[in-house]
Amino acid sequence: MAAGVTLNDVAKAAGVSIASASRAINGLDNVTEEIRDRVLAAAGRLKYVPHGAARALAMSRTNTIGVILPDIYGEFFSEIIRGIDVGARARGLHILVSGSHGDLNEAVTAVRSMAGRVDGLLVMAPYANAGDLAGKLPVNLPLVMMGGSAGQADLPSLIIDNYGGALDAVRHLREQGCRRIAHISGPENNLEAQDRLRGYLDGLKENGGTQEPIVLSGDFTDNAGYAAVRGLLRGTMPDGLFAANDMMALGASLGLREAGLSVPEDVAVVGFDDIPVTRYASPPISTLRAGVFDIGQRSLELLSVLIERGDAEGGPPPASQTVRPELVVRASSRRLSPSNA
Amino acid sequence: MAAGVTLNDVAKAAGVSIASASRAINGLDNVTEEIRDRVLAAAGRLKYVPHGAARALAMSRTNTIGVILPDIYGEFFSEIIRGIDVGARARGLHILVSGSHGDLNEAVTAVRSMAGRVDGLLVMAPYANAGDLAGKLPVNLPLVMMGGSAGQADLPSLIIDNYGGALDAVRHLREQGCRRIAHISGPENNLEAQDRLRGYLDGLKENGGTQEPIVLSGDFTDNAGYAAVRGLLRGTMPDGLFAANDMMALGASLGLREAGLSVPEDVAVVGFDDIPVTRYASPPISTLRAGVFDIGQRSLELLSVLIERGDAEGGPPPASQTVRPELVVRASSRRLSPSNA
DNA sequence: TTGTACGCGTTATCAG
DNA sequence: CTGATAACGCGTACAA
Repeated sequence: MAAGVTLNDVAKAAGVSIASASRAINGLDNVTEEIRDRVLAAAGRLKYVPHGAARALAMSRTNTIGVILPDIYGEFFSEIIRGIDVGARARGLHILVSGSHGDLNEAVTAVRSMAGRVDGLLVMAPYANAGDLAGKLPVNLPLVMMGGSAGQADLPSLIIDNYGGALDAVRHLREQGCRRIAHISGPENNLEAQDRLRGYLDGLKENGGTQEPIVLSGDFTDNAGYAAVRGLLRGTMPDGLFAANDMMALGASLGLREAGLSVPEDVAVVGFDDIPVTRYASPPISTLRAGVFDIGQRSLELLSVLIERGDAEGGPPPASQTVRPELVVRASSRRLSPSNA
Repeated sequence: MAAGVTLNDVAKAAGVSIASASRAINGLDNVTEEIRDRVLAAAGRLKYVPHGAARALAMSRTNTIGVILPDIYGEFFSEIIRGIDVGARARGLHILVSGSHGDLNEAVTAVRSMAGRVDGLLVMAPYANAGDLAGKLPVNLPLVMMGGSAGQADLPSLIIDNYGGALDAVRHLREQGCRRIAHISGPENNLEAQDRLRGYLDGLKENGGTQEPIVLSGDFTDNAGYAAVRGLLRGTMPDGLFAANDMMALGASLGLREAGLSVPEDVAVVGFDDIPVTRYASPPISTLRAGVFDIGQRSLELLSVLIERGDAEGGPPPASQTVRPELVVRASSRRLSPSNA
């Protein structure tokens, strides 16, 4: 398959050895002008394109980094990829992406299929049993975990302070006068979602708070947020809502409006992640900016350092970094008048 | 770099030949149970992971397809990737993506860097000089163009009828009573944008229409849409607006509302592409559903057929398919009362 | 400067 | 069923 015409063909066509052809093509300086021209001409004529796999095998270098995410599309992951992309471009690296679709086994499969085809790995695997992954990793392959829950495995990672962010969300809602704050949670086996839930629960207890927790289970999709709100309609409505991510906040906000309730007057809403859409929603959604873009970019930087110093998993300190999400207050939770709870 | 432990190490550790080790690992049936077990045990113990590049080189098969898009993030491309992803998953294929950032040269670079590392290519390159690309392609590498303008190169492709879609947009606006319809165009050198512009212009002339065209130049970003509307505020406002894509329609809608104009009563707005956000905007944006997801999925199917039959660019009919976008009417252009132009 | 020959890690062919 | 061994396409010491 691949490119039928090889370096050998070019060399032959140019009447030189394969070694000279290689040198000419790679722009080394120890080649006569004449030969270089002949080779380049032949290459152009034959439409020669170097065979990536062969080159990688010979050089133990692919100039490609592998990225494994739960999904490779959607607002959230798209932003991460963007962060990775700009970093990679600057370093002349290519990207091999793969989605694990929420399944650890698929993540493992993806990792294995990337061995020998990438110089390093960026993986996001917020699964409860993500620790197992470390054991099945190819040795000697630089790797950075993205957004892993604090200190799970001792791999270099970029940690998001989900717990702290959730705490901030609850505090903010209280400051806006909310007395009954509900939470729409993420998937049960998702570590980040778990931390956000913990933050919500602890936030309620702060300053002697006594509100009974109201947890509606969701799965990070807009539909889940919508459904959660619909379910709420039969009972007493909360006056504050903290969703574990923006998509659910969006769906919830839509559901509230359809039910004739106003946001934020009747119910103040806060999401998590700060994906781009939040700006366009009406009202625009308050959220916690985890700096999705930055996470991607910084992970890549971390990884390329590891690659450059020929490091693998061993090495000195895991060099993890923690990111504390920043509260972004928008119309969905900004109340001009005191609460009417 | 890569995975330090090779098949050779495993074979040695298991006390068998490298050939048997290979067979055992690949699950061929001509191996004794005992040997298989020994090999698998050794492999597990040593954390052996096959070297992708080497395997690719030996088998001329990568089980990976390359995808080249103008960008690899954002609502629009994200949807395409999703379409590709589901198709790829079903076939056990991996995805190597690369962004050309609107530059043909980068696209060429990306293509070359993928040779020998993928079994086929899916490329979207809506540039005026995209024809040049065909000349610089590696021979013998199956390729499908996505969304190319009708019949540019004679490569197998999935063509979107941008012209027809634009025509529908204008017709629709007229039916809603619009008499002065403006157009926010896409990047000048973008073929798809050009076709949409043509559709707009011709649409105005249909049925003896005499309206003078009002074209505001944009670049497919929300900011451009916003800016275009701001610029319009000094003069006579149109009562209909057809943006070359949804992001610009979104920005424009935002700008109109900020200026105190109502959508669709004062100005009816129609976008193009039907990206997911359009549903969450207020009002939800009318648009032309190009079936972005489908394009991705169908391209992949087309490509995998080409790959399977060992085809390259030659072969029988280019097997191109054309997709006619479907008008999706939402609140942004639905007028209950006649126009007040 | 140029050419020869070996190695990268796997698969596949062909004797045994 | 098993084990040498020749590809795969390319980079690169090494020798000329």
